[in-house]
Amino acid sequence: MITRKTVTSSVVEILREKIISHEIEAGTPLRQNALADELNVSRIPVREALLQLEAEGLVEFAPHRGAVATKISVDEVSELFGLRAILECDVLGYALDRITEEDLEIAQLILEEFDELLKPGADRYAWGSLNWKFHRSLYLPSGRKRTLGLIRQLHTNCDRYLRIQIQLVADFSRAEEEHHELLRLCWARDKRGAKKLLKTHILTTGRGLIRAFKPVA
Amino acid sequence: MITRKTVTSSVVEILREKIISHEIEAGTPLRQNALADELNVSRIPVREALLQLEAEGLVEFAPHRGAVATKISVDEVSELFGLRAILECDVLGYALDRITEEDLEIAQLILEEFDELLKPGADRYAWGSLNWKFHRSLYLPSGRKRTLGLIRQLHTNCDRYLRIQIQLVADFSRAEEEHHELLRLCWARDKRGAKKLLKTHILTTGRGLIRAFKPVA
DNA sequence: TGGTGGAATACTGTATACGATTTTAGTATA
DNA sequence: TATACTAAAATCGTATACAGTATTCCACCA
Repeated sequence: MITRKTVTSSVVEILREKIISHEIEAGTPLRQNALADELNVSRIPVREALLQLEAEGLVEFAPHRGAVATKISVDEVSELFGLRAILECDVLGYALDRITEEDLEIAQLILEEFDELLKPGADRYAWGSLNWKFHRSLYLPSGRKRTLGLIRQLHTNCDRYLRIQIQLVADFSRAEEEHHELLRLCWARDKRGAKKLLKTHILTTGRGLIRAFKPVA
Repeated sequence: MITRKTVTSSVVEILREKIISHEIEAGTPLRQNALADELNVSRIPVREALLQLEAEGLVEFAPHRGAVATKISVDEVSELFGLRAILECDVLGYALDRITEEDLEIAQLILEEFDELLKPGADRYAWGSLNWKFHRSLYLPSGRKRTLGLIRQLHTNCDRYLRIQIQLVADFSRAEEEHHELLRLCWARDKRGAKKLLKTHILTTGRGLIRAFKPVA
């Protein structure tokens, strides 16, 4: 099946990536004309893209004053990770009631892709999307799509701040180990153990980020 | 301060109300031309409004096929109330650490407005927004704006399904009592008690709705 | 010098217009 | 009758154009 791409959706992807990667810095006003010219499109799809990004929390609108890439405080980062911990543990509980062997094997495959990233020279920026892919694969069997939608947004936002400090290799490899352990607990259908590990996994990642972040802020 | 209203924001409000009130039924295709003509605006603000409503979960877009008012299943309703229970209890915990007497007095005033609604002849449709106002007033001191944003969305969606059955007067008055009790526990800064009550408050409301909903679905 | 008013500028918000895609209806064919 | 194809209509997506609002800059005055 071919997926018809609208201009708007392309613009969303481009701008999202630019904001997450800090090519567009937090606080930068996003001029519709400038973006439209740069991307060779009209302002309409740019506006619509900005609206979607506002819903994702990456951009803020002020009437007649335009959009600005959101600034985020240390408090907010910790709030985001706190929310992730709560929602992801909850959804994991439901998922473990229904997860199949095939589901677990898919998760396993994603983890193997992950291992590639730890090798030197790998594109470390792929980490965020792969991380989301892995987590999602464990939550998907829950069938709770509203929750998944919220978690997806939270990941997007967390990603953005994870990329502030690219030298978190140590954290990456620790996260990797935790992923393997988490998957093992899922195979064992150990709901309590898996939830507990997931909670600390998310919260320690968050704390690591905040530590790296504090000196800057 | 005067708030400059854009056409788009007005359209958002109108359509949101129409969807929540079921004047626009779930599953209805939302034709941009028809809406634009009806509201005497061009299609641009209509499109932008629909995009925002999509972010709120009231509408679904399919490329080149337009927007449809989302249909929701019983499972999803219960998911929504489950999410509310988790997130609102969490945020209430943080709020109680910081809530002031003034905050509590504001909540008290809202509850008094509430009492008016139980009198016969009152506009029962105001229930949803007032309910949100009350809950929000208790959560606001937490300062967790991301969480509040998510909860706000959940309330909007729950409201929509609360209005399916308008004859929930019995539930309304029970909810009223629970609100008073909740506020009392907040005055006492009884975090554990307040969280526990809030959880059952939300979940029983959800279950009541689902009971009234089941025969239809 | 510091502050106020107002025109010029820049930018956003919305309408209109056009091109692309999907849906519908009708016709031909097996 | 059922299916496949085609043309027309309906609808969406995007470009262009215009209108309205915010910002900037400079002249003027205390």
